[in-house]
Amino acid sequence: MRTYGQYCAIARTLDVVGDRWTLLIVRELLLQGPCRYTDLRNGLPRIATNLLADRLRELEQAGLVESRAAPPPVATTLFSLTDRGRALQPVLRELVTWGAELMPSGPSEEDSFRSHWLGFPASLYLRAAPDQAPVALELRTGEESVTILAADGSVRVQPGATPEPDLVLSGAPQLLLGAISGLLPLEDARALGLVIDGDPGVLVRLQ
Amino acid sequence: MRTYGQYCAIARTLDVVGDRWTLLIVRELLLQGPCRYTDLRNGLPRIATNLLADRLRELEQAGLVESRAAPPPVATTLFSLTDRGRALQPVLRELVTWGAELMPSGPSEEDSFRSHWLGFPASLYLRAAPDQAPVALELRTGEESVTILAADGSVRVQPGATPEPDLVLSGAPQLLLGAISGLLPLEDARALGLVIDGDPGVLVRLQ
DNA sequence: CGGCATCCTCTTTGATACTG
DNA sequence: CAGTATCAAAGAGGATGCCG
Repeated sequence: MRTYGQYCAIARTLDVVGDRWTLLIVRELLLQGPCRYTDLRNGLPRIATNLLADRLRELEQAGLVESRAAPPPVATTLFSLTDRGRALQPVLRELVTWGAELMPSGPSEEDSFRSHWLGFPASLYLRAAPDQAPVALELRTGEESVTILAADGSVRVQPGATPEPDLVLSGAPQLLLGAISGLLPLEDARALGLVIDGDPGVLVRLQ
Repeated sequence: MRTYGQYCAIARTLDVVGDRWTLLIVRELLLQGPCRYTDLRNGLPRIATNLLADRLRELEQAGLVESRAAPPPVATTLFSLTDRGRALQPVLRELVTWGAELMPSGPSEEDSFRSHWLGFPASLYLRAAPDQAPVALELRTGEESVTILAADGSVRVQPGATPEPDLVLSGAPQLLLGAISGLLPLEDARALGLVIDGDPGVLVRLQ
């Protein structure tokens, strides 16, 4: 392991999670929950497969990730975060906050995108009132969906669609992002191509 | 610039600050304020000089750092953070928080240390009550000092000693860290070699 | 197909030396 | 002091192969 060799908490943290791709792997595990090698690869376009294997091994050794064989019907290895790994969530939250300013420019030609990546912005910008009825908000780009579940005070994220969403927003990534952040008024977003299916009030109440 | 090519705020942030050494350079500029190339090098033991030059150039291009020629008496280039660069402070705070668990083991044989690195833990663990008289706490390892200035509600950090400190703690890095975090009771720290000069109550009131 | 390991090339890093 | 130049070593990226 390459280390900065400094007795400093920042340096020691970066010794563990500062390598290329590492924090993005943690992002995937936070967003997707326990998942297969293939799910990780799908959430990390352009990662070299040997790097993913390397990083997973390092993360496991460092105690942030654990892998276990799933029971027979699935018969695959599942990777998941330990408590220590999940404790990185505040770090990722601040990275999202800082990076929010870089997002309005929209995806470039070569940028890849996965709907569930909207999970972090969603839990950053949306907030369920404690007394509020549970709502399911579905965000969709192309065929891919992510579901935002908001129930008394907490916001959870689930990859994939949901049976009975209260509101479905479909459209380009930057439209969805603008809509949930509130930076782009819903009417403007609709004019730009956002498709709103359900009660828009649901979104307003979460903001 | 190497990029992850993902339309995701985390990935875009890491595109900017995810390279090796980059966040540690930001740490130095946050702790030291505007400083010279040489000051940075001193705060970043083991960095290759070409890397420091490269990173500073990249940070400047990204708008996180600005360099300006200091007026004649100094006659040198001063590097400092822009507002955008300073906005990374919450990210570093969370990195410190997460890394705190890695610190009790103490510096290894090859670890380097600079007193001013204690500035982040100090502003994490210490807090000035709003109505409290201003206090100056000096932390010293070897010949190197850092001063923690606490005045109504805020905690500031200043490299170097201070003329009239209210309290001086001297000793090994992990003793200082244990003392300010409160994880190591002052009496135990003293037994382990911490030298306390001044009123220990000052520290207690900040915790 | 899922989960890697290997091989190869290219880029980045690190150590050291040198310069205006 | 504030870098640039050079070069070897390590890491990243891409293609492909292997095995249950």
